[in-house]
Amino acid sequence: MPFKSPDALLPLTPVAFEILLALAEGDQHGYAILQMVESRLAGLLPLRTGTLYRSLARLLEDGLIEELDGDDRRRFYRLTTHGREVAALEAERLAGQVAAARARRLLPARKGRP
Amino acid sequence: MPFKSPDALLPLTPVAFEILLALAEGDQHGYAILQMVESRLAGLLPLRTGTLYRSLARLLEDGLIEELDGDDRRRFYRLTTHGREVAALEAERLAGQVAAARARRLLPARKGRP
DNA sequence: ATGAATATGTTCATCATGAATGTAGCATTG
DNA sequence: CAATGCTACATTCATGATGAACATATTCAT
Repeated sequence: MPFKSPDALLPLTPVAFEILLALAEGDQHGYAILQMVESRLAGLLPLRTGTLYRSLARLLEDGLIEELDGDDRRRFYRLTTHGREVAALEAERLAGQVAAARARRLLPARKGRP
Repeated sequence: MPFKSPDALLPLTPVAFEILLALAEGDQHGYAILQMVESRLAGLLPLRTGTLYRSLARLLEDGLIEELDGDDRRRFYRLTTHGREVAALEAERLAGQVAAARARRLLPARKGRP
């Protein structure tokens, strides 16, 4: 069995999920991921390099991302099929939490259907 | 300054957020919270007592929950106003992640508006 | 050539979790 | 009434994840 089951990987840490979100837009190298996350979150989740590179190493180990070769200076990463599946499961989990928060009136009502 | 700013508390851990969600339904004691979380998540996020009681202690320290008195045998907790605010902010953060996941087609389209 | 931005990493302390274990009251049932 | 299991609280130890700080090297603009 090449991979841990998704159950063993969930819940993803907020940082790990943000990295996968960034890679879902296209292959990126570490520093670019850092900037994408920081810009998307406008400083709300400050991402440190220590956290980033350790998190990338874990995601590689678990087969959620893979490294591409071809560039000497930068290391490019790609979301694997497995990584996409796990990210989708995590997204569903988060959607469940958001729905629960809404049901308990912690959030304003949605603009679409209630 | 009585409380840490919400920024310093976010992101909440998945466990902490689940506890706040449970308390948003009404005051509860520890063991009841344990059962509510486990039943809501159907074993997807198995909550251990070690994690629960430590997490409760942290939430108390940070003023997100408070303890009620009156029961010898069980410790009842209530969500504070501050806790409700922080939970709401966290819910917004999660909603943002879910929206980002949708935009990247990691999740099936919503039933309401796209 | 100096500094800012890019780019990758490590180390150490701290915090959060999981697994395991402990204690004790209460309820059911056989 | 004894045994069993459920309720309810909690701690300890190992591991995992993060933050803060440090370390290094290249590229780009002025």
